[in-house]
Amino acid sequence: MRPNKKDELVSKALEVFYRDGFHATGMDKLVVETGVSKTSMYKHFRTKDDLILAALELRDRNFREWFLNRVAEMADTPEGQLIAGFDALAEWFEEDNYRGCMFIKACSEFQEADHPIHQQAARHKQILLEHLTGLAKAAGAKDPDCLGSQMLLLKEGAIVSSVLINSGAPARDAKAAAQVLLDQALGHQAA
Amino acid sequence: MRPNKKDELVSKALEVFYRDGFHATGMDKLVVETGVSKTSMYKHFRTKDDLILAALELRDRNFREWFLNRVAEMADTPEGQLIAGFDALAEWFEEDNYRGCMFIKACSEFQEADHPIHQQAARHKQILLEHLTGLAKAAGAKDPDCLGSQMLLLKEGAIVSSVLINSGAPARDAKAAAQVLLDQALGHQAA
DNA sequence: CTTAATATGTACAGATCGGTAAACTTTATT
DNA sequence: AATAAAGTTTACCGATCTGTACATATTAAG
Repeated sequence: MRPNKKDELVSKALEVFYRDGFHATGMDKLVVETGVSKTSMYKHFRTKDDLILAALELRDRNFREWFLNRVAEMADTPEGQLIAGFDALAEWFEEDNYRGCMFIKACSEFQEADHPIHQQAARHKQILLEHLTGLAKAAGAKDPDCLGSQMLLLKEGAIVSSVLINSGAPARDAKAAAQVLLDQALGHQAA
Repeated sequence: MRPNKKDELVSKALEVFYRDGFHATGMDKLVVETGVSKTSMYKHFRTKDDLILAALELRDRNFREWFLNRVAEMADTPEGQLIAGFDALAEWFEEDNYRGCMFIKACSEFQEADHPIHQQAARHKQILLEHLTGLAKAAGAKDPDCLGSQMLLLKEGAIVSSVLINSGAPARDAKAAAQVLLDQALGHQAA
């Protein structure tokens, strides 16, 4: 079994957790959906929570890689990339299996701030925040920390809204808002 | 049993669902936490989902009443109220038992768009959106629908961020962003 | 071919899940 | 006091939950 069966398990489990939720997904369902026996699962991961953590790690890597690459394709200046992030969001929202942000959902289901799953989700958002703040600084914003935080606010608001109203429209409103905030932070005059 | 035992049940159940989540809260836990027998519960509500719906209805009423009153206390112009909403959020974030938005969490746990619980959560957000859009229109915004949607984006982003980083700070960044967007929508010059 | 690692199916334990049945107690009204 | 509504306790159902035991099959390397 050289072709990594463990990674395959995590990848499939990620799909199911994302689609159906964490508590709503039992290990028996995972046996069926992943094609991996329960015995093997518990040989790779001591508990269900450990498997969830592995799935979240994979999600973190996949999402960030996709997002950063997509943004880099669309723009090559810091200002441009800050705005392009919202176009990338819009594309994401239109995907068939789009179900919102896995990390927001993880925090919804594991609410204690000191829970490992909660903390891992928080780490993902922290990394995104640092990336956005870095772009804000590179763009020359007056208060990069504030602008970066605001960009993240808009993104998360757009994600939540897109799920609630079942539409990709919030990505556009968020992009327009981001443009105004960016112009203001760079000292440009509003139209 | 005149003093409405049913309302008491819903109110207590709301607390527990908000604190621990929906799937993570079993009916047996509710028996202990609410002091109401399981038989009585199932006399009032045919299923657990029905009880969840009742809890969400109560939450919807409570939250909107609190929010609207608090905002009205803080400001009496449409522009002022749009901004004051973020001060109200900040107060909410500082509450001891603050656990984020119950409706976002409901949608996280009941993801199918046609699920009654999902739809009820969506209705709550829709009402808030209409309220914000109304304020935007009354304030004389160029595009009230867009501005209202953006205010909601910022609010939801602030809620999610406040949970993830376990801090009330996002309310301030959201307020600052809202001020910039409002000024721009009203045709004011940025600083 | 042998060995050791890694997979598998099946069966199960003990707890908990949502939900029900039946007999009993409390309460408010007449 | 009699009655009916509403609440309670206790016990239970079948299903599902996380997690384990055990015996067997597949695989890769020496």
